[in-house]
Amino acid sequence: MSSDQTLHQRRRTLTPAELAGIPWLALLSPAERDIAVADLQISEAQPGDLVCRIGRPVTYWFGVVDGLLKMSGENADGQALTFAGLPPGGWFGEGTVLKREIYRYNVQTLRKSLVAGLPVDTFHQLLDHSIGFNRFVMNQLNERLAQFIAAREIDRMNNPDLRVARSLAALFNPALYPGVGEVLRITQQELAYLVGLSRQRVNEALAALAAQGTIRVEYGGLRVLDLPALRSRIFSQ
DNA sequence: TCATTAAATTGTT
DNA sequence: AACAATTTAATGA
Repeated sequence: MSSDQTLHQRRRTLTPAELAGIPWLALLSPAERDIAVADLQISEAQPGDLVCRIGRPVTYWFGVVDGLLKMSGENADGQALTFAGLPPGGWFGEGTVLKREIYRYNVQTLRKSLVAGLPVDTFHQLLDHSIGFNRFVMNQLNERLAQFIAAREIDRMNNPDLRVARSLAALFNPALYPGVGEVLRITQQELAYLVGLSRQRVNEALAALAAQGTIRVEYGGLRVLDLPALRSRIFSQ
């Protein structure tokens, strides 16, 4: 894993379909939308690229247009601790942007991804003028709080099947990751890396979930059939 | 468009 | 960790 690459800004315009995948754009007035779209920085990130890094001054509010990112922190020993996976439609860093501080986590790509960035000043401009944008950010903060509370429980669980199920439920959260939909594009290796289990064990857990009719395992992705079950089902040891 | 080949991903030991 | 089987992506006629 090459961990020292920085995000190369290779500008690119977004296709209409990709723009439609940015959830908060639809909440803006036409004038605000034009400003936002004009200021959006788009970059194609290679696997392992760092989108943002602990200690760096905040530059953008980031969003995943396509691909898969991993948010992680460091414990006292400098060991990486994964906080969350970031699938398409996910936006992050609003807390840091709000306070104009430094990033408190690393975000790097697990595979080739398309990442959008809204400059800090534009973010604040929208926050000062758009009710819709405020609503989105507020809801975002609330959902993420719930997600991290759930993540604490996940960390305490010793049952791998449960860990995988709950982690998947988080990735399928339609409020935080509206770009995911029914099918999540993720390999079992990537999921294993996010959950902190071996690929074999994840494969086994996915098979168990599939047998229960909760998900369907597909090549290069997973289809959710019963999201409530993923969130709440109790497994027998 | 089809056939062939390489690469990626999965399932199993 | 290693291996075989399967699926997808890429290539070129």
